[in-house]
Amino acid sequence: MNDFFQKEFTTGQFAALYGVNKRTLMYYDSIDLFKPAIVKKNGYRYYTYGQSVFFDVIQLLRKLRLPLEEIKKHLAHCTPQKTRTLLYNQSQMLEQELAELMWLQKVVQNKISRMEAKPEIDYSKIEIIESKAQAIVTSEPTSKISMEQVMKITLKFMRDCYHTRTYNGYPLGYMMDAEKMQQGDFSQLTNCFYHIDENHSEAVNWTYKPAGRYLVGYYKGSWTNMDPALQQLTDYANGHGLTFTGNAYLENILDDTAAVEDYYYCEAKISILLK
Amino acid sequence: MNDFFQKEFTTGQFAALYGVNKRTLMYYDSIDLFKPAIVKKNGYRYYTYGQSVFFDVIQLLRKLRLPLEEIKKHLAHCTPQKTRTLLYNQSQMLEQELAELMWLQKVVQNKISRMEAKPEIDYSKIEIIESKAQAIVTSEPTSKISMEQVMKITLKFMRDCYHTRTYNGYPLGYMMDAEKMQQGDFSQLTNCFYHIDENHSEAVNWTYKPAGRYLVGYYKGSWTNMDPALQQLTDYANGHGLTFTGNAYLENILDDTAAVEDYYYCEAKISILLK
DNA sequence: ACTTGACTATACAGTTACTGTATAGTTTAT
DNA sequence: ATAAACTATACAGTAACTGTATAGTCAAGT
Repeated sequence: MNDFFQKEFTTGQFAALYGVNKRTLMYYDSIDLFKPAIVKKNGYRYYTYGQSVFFDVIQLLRKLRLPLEEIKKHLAHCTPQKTRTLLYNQSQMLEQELAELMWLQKVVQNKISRMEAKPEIDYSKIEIIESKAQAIVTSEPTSKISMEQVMKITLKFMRDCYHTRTYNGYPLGYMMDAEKMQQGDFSQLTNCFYHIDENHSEAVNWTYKPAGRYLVGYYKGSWTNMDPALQQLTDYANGHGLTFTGNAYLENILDDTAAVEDYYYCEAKISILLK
Repeated sequence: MNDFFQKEFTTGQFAALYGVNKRTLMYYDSIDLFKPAIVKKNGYRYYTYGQSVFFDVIQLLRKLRLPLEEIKKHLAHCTPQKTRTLLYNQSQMLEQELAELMWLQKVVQNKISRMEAKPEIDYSKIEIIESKAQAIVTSEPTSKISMEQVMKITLKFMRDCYHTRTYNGYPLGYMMDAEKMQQGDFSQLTNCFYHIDENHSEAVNWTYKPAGRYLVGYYKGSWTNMDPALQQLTDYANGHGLTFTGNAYLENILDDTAAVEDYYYCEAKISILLK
């Protein structure tokens, strides 16, 4: 049994046994991470079964994203205590990575769902819709500041939502003061917002787009030329004796990922809360 | 508003805005992935807010592990349909990665728990223990074949358990025919096995180490010199009128990750089912 | 003994997605 | 006018392999 553990395998054989590339074994040899049990005088490397545990450990630590250099250091002075600490740290790291991946997965799933569910929209239609409350996160206020500042705040908001994993894959929206809008002032964006999944987002300070009756219209065209559409909605409201209250919500319909070609082009849903 | 989108940022400013390294922007320029809106005649690159959506998409696809070359190709002929397919494929990939990571996390957690829970063992103690059934997976039979073949099967078993994520981080064990053992034949390992988490393992064909009364002894020393310990247990059984039945289980106590120094050294628990 | 095919080793280059650094030129603030 | 702060380019380096060309070695068959 003893000499059996010593049975010699060439690089190719040992590599095949473990399903790795033999150049990897040579590489590990060259960086002194995992060396053959013996090198014969013709230069041929020979590995043994006895080395398998060692090799397995390397493979595991590799999977745990530990750099080869760290693995080497660890194996050089490896105590049960140190091993425990190492595993614990890597496990913490894995946890982070898992959280990130699960979030990403959710984001992508939501984007896909939205793409698949996209209905045919009559962009000239104006309607009144009874809507449930929807969870959103909002940015800092953007009213009464320069467009430059608005953009800065928007970018910061987007970056923050991304990093804090508040973002759930829904497109960005903007809010306006609905009462000002009714007075014909379309210039003041009060803030921007994201829809979020009430149950799954890691958002901390989120609110609702309130439940209620909304006047809803659609728009497609250049980002920079939306005012006539807003005017049309306002006219409609005034012509039908409707009173705006609270906020107007400009929500992108197209997902960012899909609408890359022309960055001025947008399709948006405009909903304004009615009294 | 129009000229506002055109507002120019130098490489450094744009990089700071998005929290990336400015050399990265230069790199993206050099590989024609993301180029500045304008390059002035002094060679300075200028980026604009209008490019931000494009850049965001690149960042997202990057997070989804899509290589830069693929991102480039995709953005070159990007339709909603293609985007959907792409996102779907990457999401499938993420799912794989998530499954792998969650398994790894479980493996590491189990290893850590075992290390922390390791009791002080009196290795000379022999006792009779009432044990519950424990979930295990077993390898192909290894009896009546050469030691070489046994090792091959063992390695294959380990590799399989690893790749199918059946392995849950518990050390390898070996089984022997308990009746043959009582007759003094310690040579025949019937197969090897892993303990698994009944609820969490992805194992397909698993069985139980049966509930019942076990004669339990311990061993520490060379792997190749365990026979005297087995003899001692057998003698004890014969001296106390105990009859072996079913299988004997040789279970490693040390985790592979922690016991790397000397690959002959092992600490094992030997439990033999009693009639 | 000789040839053939299958292996081995080394050296060198290439991969991906950056990042660092040295050098030289440009802009901006004082 | 000058210094500080920026810009650009060229070149090299990173990690963890992987591919390839070349040359040497081994085992089997004739």
